[in-house]
Amino acid sequence: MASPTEENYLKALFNLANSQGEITLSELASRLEVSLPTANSMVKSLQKSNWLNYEKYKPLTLTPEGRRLAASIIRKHRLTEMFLVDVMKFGWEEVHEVAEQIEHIHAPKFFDRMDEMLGHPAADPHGSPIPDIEGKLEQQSYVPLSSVLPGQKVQLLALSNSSAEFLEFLNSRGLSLGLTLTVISTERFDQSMVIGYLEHPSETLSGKVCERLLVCVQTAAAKIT
Amino acid sequence: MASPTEENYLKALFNLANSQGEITLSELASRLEVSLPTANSMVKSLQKSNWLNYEKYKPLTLTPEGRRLAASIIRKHRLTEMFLVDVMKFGWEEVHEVAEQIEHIHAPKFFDRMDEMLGHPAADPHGSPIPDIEGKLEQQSYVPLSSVLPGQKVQLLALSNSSAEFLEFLNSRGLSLGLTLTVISTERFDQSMVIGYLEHPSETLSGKVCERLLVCVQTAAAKIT
DNA sequence: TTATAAAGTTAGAATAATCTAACAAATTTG
DNA sequence: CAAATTTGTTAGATTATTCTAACTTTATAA
Ligand SMILES: [Mn+2]
Ligand SMILES: [Mn+2]
Ligand SMILES: [Mn+2]
Ligand SMILES: [Mn+2]
Repeated sequence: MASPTEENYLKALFNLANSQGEITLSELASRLEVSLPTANSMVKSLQKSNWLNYEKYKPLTLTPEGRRLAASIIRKHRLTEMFLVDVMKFGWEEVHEVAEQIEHIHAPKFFDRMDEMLGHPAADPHGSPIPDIEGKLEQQSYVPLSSVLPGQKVQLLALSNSSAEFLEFLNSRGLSLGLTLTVISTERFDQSMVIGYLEHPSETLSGKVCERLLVCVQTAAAKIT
Repeated sequence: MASPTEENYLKALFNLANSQGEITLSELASRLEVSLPTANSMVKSLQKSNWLNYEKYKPLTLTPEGRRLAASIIRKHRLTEMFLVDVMKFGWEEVHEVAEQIEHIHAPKFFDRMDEMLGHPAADPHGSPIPDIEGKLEQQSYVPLSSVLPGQKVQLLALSNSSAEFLEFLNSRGLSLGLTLTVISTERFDQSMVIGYLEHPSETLSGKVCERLLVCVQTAAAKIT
């Protein structure tokens, strides 16, 4: 039985593996905001539980059991966020912190019921995929809006950053997942883009923002409903 | 900031104070299923946080802050149980264990939203009163069914024991809160009673069961709807 | 290829929550 | 009341999670 602390380490390891590939101790430590010795000793104890492969000075890798456990925590996190937004009517910018706690609740039926009530959603409110019960995570093939050429129509489907500040910024511009965006023009100087959608015929978005908006170019993509 | 462990101690102290009056260390220890030295050392640490008055060999009393904090945890527990039953459609016999965990979530808005969605319920699914945000707990004036005389009509409003086994027994007899029960007869020998309600014109309930069913004699009592 | 820097490890300590064994105080009982 | 029992306390140990300080290994760079 993993403690909440161990579960947070496993989640961090899983996410780092999925983005960086190689996991170093210092990445893990800085991700979790703990000292290197703290991460080092936890890494040894995760190894003892057979969730992690560890050899002195070598990169870290999760075992299959570690990966499965991590995915199950991430599943609980994302189902919770979806439940908070869809059922309890929270804003997408206020659910992460609560989910960070609720993901550690041990009650499979509780999360299965959320899943049912939500109709087995494929993604959380920020577009991140929800692992299935087996722990398998659908690989998304979205591209950042910043890579889209003028004239193209795309669908906004996910975010590569979901900080509350960024989400509040998107709220202020009426941007939400599922929207169809038309790229009107791109500014070579600062990578800003002019985008049209709904009642916003020409909204200027900075390069920073466009990098974080993940879109699908094919118009017939799976719709968020 | 209280840890989940501390919160469980405070809850136990609050509940013991409300039923026994005087709280002894051994009651606390046995309620929480920890050893006496464990309870003793936690009691000292709760005192250090100003939640408990403690003097060697004297009975334990919560401070006003301790009482307030305990009530807020109990509020979260009972709101959660109500939410699980009313919104998520769990049976009243399967919610306690989950609530025991969720009560430790720090997210006032999460529980406020539950409260709203439920329409500010006064009691949990087992009829126990939900403390208000101030930490005040409505005193109930129910009597056990075992004290009701034959011929009387009463309304079943709460339970003095809510173990899953007892709740499953009640399910098996079609008994639920809000029902109007008619006491048909009482058996002096073993305190069993014959009760009528709904499609059950004469159901025999043991003395043990009747002691645990809390009822209101006045017919015009607040209804559970 | 040595010197510096970065990354990782070990040692030692602190706090929280728990235990058993031993002892002390308070209460009950004959 | 004195003996026996129950209740409460202390001492000392264990495990989990964290830290700082000191040291070692690996990587980078002149
Ligand atoms: Mn999140
Ligand atoms: Mn977490
Ligand atoms: Mn309960
Ligand atoms: Mn609890």
